[in-house]
Amino acid sequence: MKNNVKIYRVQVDLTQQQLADKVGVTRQTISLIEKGKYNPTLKLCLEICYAVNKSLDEVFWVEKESDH
Amino acid sequence: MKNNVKIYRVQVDLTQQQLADKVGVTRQTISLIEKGKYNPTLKLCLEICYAVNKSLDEVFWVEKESDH
DNA sequence: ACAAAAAGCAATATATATGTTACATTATAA
DNA sequence: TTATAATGTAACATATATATTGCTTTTTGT
Repeated sequence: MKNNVKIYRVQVDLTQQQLADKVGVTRQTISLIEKGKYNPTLKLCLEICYAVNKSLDEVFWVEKESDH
Repeated sequence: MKNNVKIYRVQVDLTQQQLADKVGVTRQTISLIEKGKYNPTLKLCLEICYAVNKSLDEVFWVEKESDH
């Protein structure tokens, strides 16, 4: 579950803890999402988008993997 | 949790059951998402987008509600 | 109006996103 | 180097997304 959370979080100069506070989750949750180890809920995705001023597509879109 | 799943599902001429099969969940899950009673995971949102040929922003974006 | 398909919905069960706590590792600044 | 902040990560607990089953209601076509 690749995404651009870290890139945009750094762009707006927030630590994981600060972003977590802004969106109402724990730092661990942000860490795991950035590491691609979580499959976040839509609501949390949207909160993160609002916090970094980006769209869902910019932060979370991934192309469909071609079914090999 | 408003979204445009139903609109785009109908556009590509799929029933809830057919969409559910395509994305690998049950019909009930699709129904509840369309009704706005579920907060789906990102992976499922993406699967739905692939199935209806739309982007995350088109199907699931909602503006931040101004904190009144 | 009738039959069939599609969709709504409720109760219970399961899987997993997220929280909590705690500690380890890495980066940053003095 | 040393102290501190930032980040990684693990174990266990909790909340909730999703499954399962079954039945009801609505929609659609004839």
